[in-house]
Amino acid sequence: MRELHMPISKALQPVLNKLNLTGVDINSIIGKATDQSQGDVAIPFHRFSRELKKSPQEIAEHVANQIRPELEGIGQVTSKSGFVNIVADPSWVTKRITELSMGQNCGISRDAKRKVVIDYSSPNIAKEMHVGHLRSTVIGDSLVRILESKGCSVIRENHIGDWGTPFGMLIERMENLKTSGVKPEEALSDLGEFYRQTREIFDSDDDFRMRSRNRVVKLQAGDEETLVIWRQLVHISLEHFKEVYELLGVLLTDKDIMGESYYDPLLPSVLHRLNESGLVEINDGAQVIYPGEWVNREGEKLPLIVKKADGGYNYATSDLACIIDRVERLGAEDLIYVVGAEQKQHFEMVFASARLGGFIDPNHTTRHVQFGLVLSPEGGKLKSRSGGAVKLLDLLTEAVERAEKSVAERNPKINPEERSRIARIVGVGAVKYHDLKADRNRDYVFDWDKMLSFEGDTGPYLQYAHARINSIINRNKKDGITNGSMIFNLREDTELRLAKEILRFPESVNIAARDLAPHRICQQLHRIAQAFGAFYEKCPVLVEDPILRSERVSICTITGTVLKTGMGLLGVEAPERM
RNA sequence: GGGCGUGUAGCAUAGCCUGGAUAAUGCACCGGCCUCCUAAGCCGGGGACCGCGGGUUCGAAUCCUGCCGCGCCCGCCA
Repeated sequence: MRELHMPISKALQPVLNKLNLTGVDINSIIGKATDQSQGDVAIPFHRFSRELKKSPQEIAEHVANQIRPELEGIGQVTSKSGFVNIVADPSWVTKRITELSMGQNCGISRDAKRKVVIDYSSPNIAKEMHVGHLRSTVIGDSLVRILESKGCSVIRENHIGDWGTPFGMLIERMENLKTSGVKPEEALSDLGEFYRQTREIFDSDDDFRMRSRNRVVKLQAGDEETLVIWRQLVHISLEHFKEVYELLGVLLTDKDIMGESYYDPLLPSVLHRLNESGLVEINDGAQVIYPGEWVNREGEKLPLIVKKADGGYNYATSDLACIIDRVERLGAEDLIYVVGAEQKQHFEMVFASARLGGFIDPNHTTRHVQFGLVLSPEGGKLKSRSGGAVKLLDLLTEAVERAEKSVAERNPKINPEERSRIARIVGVGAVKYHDLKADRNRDYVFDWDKMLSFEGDTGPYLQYAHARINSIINRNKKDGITNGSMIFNLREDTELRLAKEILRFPESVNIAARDLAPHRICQQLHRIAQAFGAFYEKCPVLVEDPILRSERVSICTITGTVLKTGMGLLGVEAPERM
């Protein structure tokens, strides 16, 4: 409840001035009470004890007495063990919750006006999407929604791997299969298998390997026959990605795809510009730049290779071209990369290089949004090539199946058609919420039971709270009671607690946007849902008294709206019933 | 060797940026609550040398420093 700080600091300022405590940043001493039973806001005075030659208790008591009249109608002021504690006044909370419910955006201020590019998901052509892609896709998608809600203009970019040396062998293999009568769609029906087999042949067959290398040259040279196969490969893979994205319910579409092939023609100009800045040096035949103090194992300065000794470009150059494109063509101010932690150093070097080369200036920000690994229950990282990796499509399908069983058990009245629709929302929501609810830096163990457990701090818990709210509202509609008025009167403790948690929602979005940390929103939504649970038990809505009833419908309505909005920021849908 | 991340009840986590009171939440465990709006729920309870050692401070999970464990990265793959 950040809004509570404003009147407090206004009341506090003259008191501090009188005490000659002019140098203190008033907002930094006002904090959340660690002990919630003491108050909503606490201000500690121990640090001034020596300067004022008084005990913290005395100071706190004095200050409390001074500001109490000023905060009449806003909060109850008390002092205890050197703290001034302030409990928000129910009337003040009522006023704020009314304002929040009248507004458009659940209290989220649209005050961030940056133009942001978010690079996320980034699967590879001719490879199946697996759990490894889950995190980038889910986290990135949530960040898009969060920053948009804050007023940013966000451009999604899906930097797919559709270019480079592996395509020689993939195209060659396609060609082989075609001559033996296999249709492309058939050959690529199992992308993971196709890649594995091709790799195997490449490693064992000298002749194939040679032809593959030849094929890369043809591809680079724009050989039409080769490009036709390449396009088939791309097209079929994109269909697969689309299927996953649709099931997952993310914002990414074909329009957001920016493959590496797009940047390929731009690479010479990147090198040219780096050369003009005098940054490029020759090292073992390769053209490199030294963007910073990174060192290798031998303690030698670590270069960023922008052109290989064999004359080819590699990913560093491509990433630089990408930055130039985003800044100069798209006009991006903030560049966000949702890419695994293992590429941290690479991106730091690329960002530093971009600054040295003058591609970005101090107005631009670059952020590598890293995230931890998805581990297998047996330990170790889940891998894609060696087999045994969980395909993303399979994972999501199983999540949906399990959700369907749960829905059928809990609510047999729902017809099969609606049930399967709900199952998708619940199953996918469970997976997404589980991925987002913890600090993204941490690894997590991929565990069906944990992901799909519908108890505790989970997506389904939030969805369930929302569905119950919806159920109450529908009942009232049947009784002819609508909730257009939105009148609040917080009589019970549980109502007050719920209202306070709702008021804290906008701040959680601010923090999430600032730190690019969706889990801060998860936490607050869970608190709101918990508070609703308590309210639900204590405060029946379907009561005789029409005034009380419409007041409680108002609380339900705003709670439902905030939950749905918040889940929306996570990319988690909220079914009407479940 | 260097860099990045991480270490908090049996398990999984939040809090660390910006230092405050009895360290918060979920799972598991124990005890209650469905003639009443969905029990996927609610109420209560037990359970923590906040990795270890120093330092700064009236006060440290939080800041500084040194160790230790785990994970990832460290030049022609992305």
